[in-house]
Amino acid sequence: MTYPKYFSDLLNFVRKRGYLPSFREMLRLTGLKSTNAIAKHFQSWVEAGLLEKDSQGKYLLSSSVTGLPLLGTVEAGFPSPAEEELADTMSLDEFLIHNKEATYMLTVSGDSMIDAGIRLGDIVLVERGRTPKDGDIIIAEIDSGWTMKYFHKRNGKVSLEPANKKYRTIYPKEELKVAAVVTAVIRKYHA
Amino acid sequence: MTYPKYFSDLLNFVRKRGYLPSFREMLRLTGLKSTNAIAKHFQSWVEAGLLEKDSQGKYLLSSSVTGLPLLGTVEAGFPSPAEEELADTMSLDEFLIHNKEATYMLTVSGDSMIDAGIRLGDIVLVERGRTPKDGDIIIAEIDSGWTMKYFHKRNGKVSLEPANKKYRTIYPKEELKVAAVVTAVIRKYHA
DNA sequence: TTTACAGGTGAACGGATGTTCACTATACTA
DNA sequence: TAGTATAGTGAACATCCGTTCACCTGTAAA
Repeated sequence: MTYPKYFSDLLNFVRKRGYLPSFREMLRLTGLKSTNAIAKHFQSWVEAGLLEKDSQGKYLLSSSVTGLPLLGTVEAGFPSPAEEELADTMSLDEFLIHNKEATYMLTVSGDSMIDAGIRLGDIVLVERGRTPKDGDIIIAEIDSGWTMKYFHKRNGKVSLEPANKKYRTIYPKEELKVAAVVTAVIRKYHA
Repeated sequence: MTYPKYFSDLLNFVRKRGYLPSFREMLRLTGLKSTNAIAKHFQSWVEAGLLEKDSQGKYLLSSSVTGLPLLGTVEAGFPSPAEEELADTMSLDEFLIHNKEATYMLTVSGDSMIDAGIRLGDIVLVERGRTPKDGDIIIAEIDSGWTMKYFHKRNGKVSLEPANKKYRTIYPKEELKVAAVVTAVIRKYHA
């Protein structure tokens, strides 16, 4: 309800259909009868920063609408309604995914990375084909099984360390098969 | 390169511009010279499940392209290339955000929730205006400051428990101000 | 009371859109 | 060698698009 009149209709359409409604479709959504009325609204929404026109003159939802408000820290809490407009916005996909073609989601089984704050049932985003650096968390193939471990490379020696004292560090004898590098961890509540 | 010829050109366009190219724009991208050639490709891509036609006959990227492949568990690892097509796909935004209007991102400061696997620098997705249930993690306003705590309500008595033995449980004397409920935690590596 | 303005109507426009038809060139197969 | 898919050309089509112009109506300020 914080959006101008009719703009929520546009947002609903975008969420359901995945693209912006045409002026004629907006007529149906709003109950108005002249495309000129829509044109005037679109113009005012561009001035308000809700819409943009790209280089080809086509309308786009601006990122302040598609993204999530990125506020400060937990301690800072929520800004007062007056200053709420200062917030930056951020799309989760853009934020978390760099190489979409190579990124996959895996569900975490086991507790070998618990001390790294990665728990059973968490979801990890992994990127294939990347060369791991010392300290990265990776998915490796060990003895025809898969595990998530810290990757360490010190003085040319490679080791796979779990983040759980119950398990032991692995020193690969043969060539280490790195399947993917973990780029993010996601935990969802209220399933 | 796993996509059919010309389809990657389409994907690049979508990522840069946010909408599907028209047939004429595809001509420019592919170097072809007849919109009919594009039409035939689009048709084959629909049959391949890469594109869809919605109820209005407009082309859409199908979710198998927009989303991320959701594989099994870490232990299961990556399927062999032969069976890779069985994977389900998932959009991060759809997966994590239910009420977009009320969802915000906050950066975690402090270590009061460390035993819940929420660490300094993590990002939490929070939803405002939701009534917390027993066991939820919430953002609360306490003495004109903000904290993240477990919300407990047992026998009608409310308490705020940290997930860190260093801190003490809070029993609110006056009315508890619940700013938001934490719906997801995100940790990003390779900043 | 007059003026100005925001919001809406209705019609017309040139251009862009997806579709369709007939045709051509290349490559593979029987 | 003839036959047949496969991939692309070129042009025409009806339809839909965003824009624009003149005009109407209520409201609020001068």
